[in-house]
Amino acid sequence: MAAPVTETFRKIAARGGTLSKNDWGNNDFLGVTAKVYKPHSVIGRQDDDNVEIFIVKSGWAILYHGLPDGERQIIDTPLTGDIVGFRSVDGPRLASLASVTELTVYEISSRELVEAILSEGHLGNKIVRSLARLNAILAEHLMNTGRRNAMSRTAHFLLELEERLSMVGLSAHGRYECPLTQCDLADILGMTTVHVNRTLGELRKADLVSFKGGHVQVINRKKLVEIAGFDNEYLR
Amino acid sequence: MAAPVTETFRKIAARGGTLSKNDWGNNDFLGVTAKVYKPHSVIGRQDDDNVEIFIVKSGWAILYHGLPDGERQIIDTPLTGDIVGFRSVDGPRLASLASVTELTVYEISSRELVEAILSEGHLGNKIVRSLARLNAILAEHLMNTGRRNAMSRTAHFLLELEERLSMVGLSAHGRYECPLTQCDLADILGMTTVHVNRTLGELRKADLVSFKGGHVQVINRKKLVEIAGFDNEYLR
DNA sequence: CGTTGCCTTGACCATACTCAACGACTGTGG
DNA sequence: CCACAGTCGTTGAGTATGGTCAAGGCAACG
Repeated sequence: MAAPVTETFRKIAARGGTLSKNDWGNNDFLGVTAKVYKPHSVIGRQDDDNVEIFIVKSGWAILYHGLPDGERQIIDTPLTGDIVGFRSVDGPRLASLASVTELTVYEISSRELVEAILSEGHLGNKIVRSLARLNAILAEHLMNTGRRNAMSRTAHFLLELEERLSMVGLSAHGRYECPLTQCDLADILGMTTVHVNRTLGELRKADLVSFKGGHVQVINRKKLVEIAGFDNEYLR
Repeated sequence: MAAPVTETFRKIAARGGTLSKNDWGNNDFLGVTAKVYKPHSVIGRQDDDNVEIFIVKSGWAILYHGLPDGERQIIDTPLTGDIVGFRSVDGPRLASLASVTELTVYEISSRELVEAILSEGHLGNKIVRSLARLNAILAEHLMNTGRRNAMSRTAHFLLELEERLSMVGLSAHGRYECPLTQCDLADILGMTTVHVNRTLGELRKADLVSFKGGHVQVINRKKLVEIAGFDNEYLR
């Protein structure tokens, strides 16, 4: 899931990966340490009952849901500072979480977190906001796949990434690194790999964005924003 | 947005539409009364700054986002007991809320609610769960529009409605009333009205579901679930 | 009765999918 | 150092799913 944890997260990071009781209320000490995963590891599997939530410290991840027929839809691409997996407070996880690059995450057992929320209004508010923000992102993706064509969709997603990355200092001047393959993009945008390829080609030829070798460069932002129908409001 | 408010909501309802301070914490009396809207009224408009949240008491509503080109994507269909609009805690609303039938809602100014959440952990937990549930629903709709064909999508949505309605006692034996037009369905499923029509026709001819005159009847559930790839887990 | 909103159907079309093959690059083992 | 496999990106030809445009039916309502 996707939302900046802002202050809380910064505190965690500053302390080198350990939560103190001050972050979570006055009753419990929750010793949470950062864990590092190799690229393409599965961190939490769909239908697992071992429910936890994750806060991404660094790296790229994908949250996806597999269909019986082997298809896969990527629900979200959690980035630095995003909270993942809150739905799994109870019951099985509904999606799998996997790393794309090397990934560093804080893992927190949900029970502890729920307790923390119950006893700490300030934190509860942060969680609410993070969930609400993910709602907004999901709603926007729904618009994307439901009501926009391949070009607009692709453009929109690349702009979203740029916006989200620049919020955490990983993008500047319309330029960022993106380790997603065209196959990943396809599963995010609800298209086929082949068509993603052609669409990226068109965007490149039209001098709008270039996505090559894991490197994204926005060239003509104004026109790109226009054909994408992009309004960054939903990310705030 | 969509999630049962369970206890809190039931309390509100039982008291005939007024919240007491006991529901929301110990500091404030928040006099909230139920408001009734005619069918096809706009209750909250996209981009408005007058931010409130709504709890549906009865009736059908749609939460939608309009695109500049006049297209519209319906994000959610809030039903009895669902919470709507939490994203708008700050900043403009991202979607419009409109009634489909006569609609009775509790309207709560966000500032008050936020305060309530801050001071009442129990309620915060409910809100978190409701948001998390909407996330799950949105994710499932994303799967729907991204990775399923017209038939599966339509079947899936009709099954979801049945499940959600039966949770609040508005559906039994695979049978329920649905006031949505085929045009509404199109905006939910990301299709055109024409194709929705044909798809419903096929589903009827195949003796799977019938949707006629605002009346839905699931005929062959087993087969329907199969072609929809429906798993109700995400609604719990 | 004419208007309005919704459903239905037909003919045609286009966007995006399928299938298939090949090229570029990387890492690995002989 | 080179052959090989594996992954990813690229391209072409043919197809299908769903969209567009257009017309008509039917019930509700003033």
